[in-house]
Amino acid sequence: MTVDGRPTMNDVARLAGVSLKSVSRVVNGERHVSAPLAARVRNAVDTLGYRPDLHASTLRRTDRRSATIGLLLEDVGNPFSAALHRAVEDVAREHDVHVLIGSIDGSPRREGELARAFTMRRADGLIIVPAGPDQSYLAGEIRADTPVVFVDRPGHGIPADTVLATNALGAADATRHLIAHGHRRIACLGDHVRIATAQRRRDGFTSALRAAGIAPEVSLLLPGLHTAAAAEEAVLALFRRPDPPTALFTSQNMVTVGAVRALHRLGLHRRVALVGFDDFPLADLLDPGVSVVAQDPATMGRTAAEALFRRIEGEGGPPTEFWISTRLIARGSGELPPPARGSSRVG
Amino acid sequence: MTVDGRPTMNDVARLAGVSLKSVSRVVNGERHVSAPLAARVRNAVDTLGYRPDLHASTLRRTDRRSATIGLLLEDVGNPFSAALHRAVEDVAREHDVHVLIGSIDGSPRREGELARAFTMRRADGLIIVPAGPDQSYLAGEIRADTPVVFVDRPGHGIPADTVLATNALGAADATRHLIAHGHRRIACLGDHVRIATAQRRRDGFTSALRAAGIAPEVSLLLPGLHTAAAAEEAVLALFRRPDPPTALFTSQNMVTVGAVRALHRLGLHRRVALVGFDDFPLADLLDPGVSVVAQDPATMGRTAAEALFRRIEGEGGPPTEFWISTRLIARGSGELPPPARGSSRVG
DNA sequence: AGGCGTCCAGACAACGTTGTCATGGAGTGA
DNA sequence: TCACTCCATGACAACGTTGTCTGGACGCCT
Repeated sequence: MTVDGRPTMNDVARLAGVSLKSVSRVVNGERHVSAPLAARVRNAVDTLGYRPDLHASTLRRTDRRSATIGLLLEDVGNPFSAALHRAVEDVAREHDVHVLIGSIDGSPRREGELARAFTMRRADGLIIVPAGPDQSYLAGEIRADTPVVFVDRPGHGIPADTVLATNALGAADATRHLIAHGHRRIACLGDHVRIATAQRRRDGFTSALRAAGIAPEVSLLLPGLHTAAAAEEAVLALFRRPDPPTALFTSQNMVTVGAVRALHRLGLHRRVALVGFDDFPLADLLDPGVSVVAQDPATMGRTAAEALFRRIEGEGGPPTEFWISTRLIARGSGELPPPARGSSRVG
Repeated sequence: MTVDGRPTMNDVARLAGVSLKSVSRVVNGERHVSAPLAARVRNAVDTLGYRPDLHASTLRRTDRRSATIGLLLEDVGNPFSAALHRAVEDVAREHDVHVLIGSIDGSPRREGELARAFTMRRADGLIIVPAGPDQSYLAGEIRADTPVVFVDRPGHGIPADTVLATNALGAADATRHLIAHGHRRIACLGDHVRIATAQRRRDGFTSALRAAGIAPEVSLLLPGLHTAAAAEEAVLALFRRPDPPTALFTSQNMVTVGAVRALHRLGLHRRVALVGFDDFPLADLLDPGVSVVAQDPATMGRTAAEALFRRIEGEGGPPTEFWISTRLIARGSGELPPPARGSSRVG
């Protein structure tokens, strides 16, 4: 009958004229409750609009499960993160678990704050796209039996399951594809190399060049591009040079979009070949269609979440690495030939 | 010294040789603590790796705040939801609050389950993109002082702040734009009309037609399209008819993409005019650029979150409606003229 | 009838934390 | 010196729930 605040189990018990514990039994569907008592309790629950307090329950229960996990993404607004998020949510739903989310935005400090905040909320586990160089701050969580899974990038300083795309292989595929179409001067535009994925993709690029007997030119390696705008600017500058490349490999989503935009502005979109790392919506509708090495964020998210739940359910054993393969999708931009120069291909 | 589980305040107190309450005081930065005692406590906190349990704290504190809000979106994977999410997160961060998220996927049942789950986790407030026809199941939360804000679509059955785009006005703008470019046979492709936004946009469309003296033709109103694939199929069928329209108004993101894809397949993308509701990435890079009535999901999310936090902080007063205006962006597809027929426009 | 097991229900403590109150000592002013 | 205030610290209860224990009623077997 109190007006303020939420009704508690005690209120329900009082209204139903039973003990606190009996309400608990009914609410949790325990056995050994008579039908009439259960009915009285359910009635009281309905009339009061009682909602159990999951936190109080978690505090008291021996399993200590909060039925909540934490997901630390790069930026919930970008399509890769959103696809990961969606896959994790789907797996979580199968386990009746809900998800706390935050964007790291490339800041190690923010990463730590989010991990701490979710830990204080007693998340049953964490899935992290690590930004910082060191995740040893999580050692306490591991010790306290809160499992951690890294996804998209490797974590450092603690042992944990990790889900990675085959970044180097995928980048090498893209590069070989361009080489197979006759290109020898290929630029590699990528994110900051302190980001592990960017580094691995660049490694794949240069090793594919070397394998084809082409020496990578430093002036064609353009790192440090994080936004579409920066990439667009970099491509415009690239083609102001005296000896520009005939093909581009863009090692990240936003960079690909910026490069496409620049090529359109320059009117070179049908003359300069392009393969991007990571697929994006509408890539097939552009002119020409943008060839990409597609990652599979949905599989990555699902794999990470499934690994996390196995750990939560007590699976032991050493940390596992899961490699999710990439797939080259030819749509036109990657199959453009280099402009015919003095030399011919005739044997 | 216990190995299993997390260290508690009691463990810290024992190690520091002080009382439980003193640890609480230090951890919460209360005054009236001597420097040496504080130092001893902080030392013990660090060596044990102690993390406060926010749930136990919330349970005991008089303010009862969990520093967590719930966000119920249509689908965290789609760009509109992701942009909303991002804006809400940014505002939440300013308040040191974290966010529980879930996708409703158009299911009223799922909406209720998520609301219940977040309520059981004692979220301080909920932001909801409602899917179901009735939200009166939230009455108990309102009574328990948990504020609710609806965004993108109106809620029903309870009084709550609501953030809406000017759907009818925006749709009318798009329609007038097509009429101004000479079109009289315009098709309207939209989502299920039981979705409030779809209904409002269709109303805007038909009222703009009538205002221009054009009677809306039922055969050109194509509702019930929820995915890009369905929209693509519908457009292909539309142009198999004997007397197809000269322009399309697509009232939703995915529908626009499906329509663009169909027009490309038919080779009609430079001959049939198109204005879409809601902007999407790369719309400017397509051929022709896709003219749209852009919503502003970031402003919608921010407005909703700010309203929610004002309510959480105790602001009273009747529910407010916030209208976020749309903006027509001409990029080419909406400015295509109808094909010249027998009739001429010469006065 | 006696003994035993099963079913139902409640009393009580405990989870990890904070609000309230009590206590003792130091400082202040007359 | 005494009364008073202020500060530092601790003891204890309470938040809403569940695990454990106890006890009574009932049925069944010998």
